Amino acid sequence: MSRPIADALARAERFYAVIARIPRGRVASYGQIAALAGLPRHARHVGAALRALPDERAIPWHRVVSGDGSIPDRDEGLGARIQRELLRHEGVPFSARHRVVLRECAWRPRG
DNA sequence: TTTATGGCTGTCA
DNA sequence: ATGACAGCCATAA
Repeated sequence: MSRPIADALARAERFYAVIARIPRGRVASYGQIAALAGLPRHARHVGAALRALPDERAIPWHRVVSGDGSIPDRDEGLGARIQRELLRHEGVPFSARHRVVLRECAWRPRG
């Protein structure tokens, strides 16, 4: 297997591991996940990892949002719609314009 | 080697 | 609050 691919998979695993610890009802940003995984400034790669997430991998991917609480529109906005639904189901508060209220549900590890 | 492109982010107008 | 824009870093072409 080529090095770039192997590295990408290794990064993805680290991201998944961090995402797996996000408590129900809380959310974390892409950049936050990257930092907690020990890879600062790799926010976009978190997105890439989630895009490639296998269906059978049961991790709370929906608890990962943008730094401002918004949810990026991918897949013609369908993905974002599903994500909001899952979060709302967990009791995550939303403000106008479909943005998560980070004040109340931002995940703060060890805090 | 250079350029473009992302499920991002921080600044600044 | 919103939008433009530049950084960011790994891949792809």
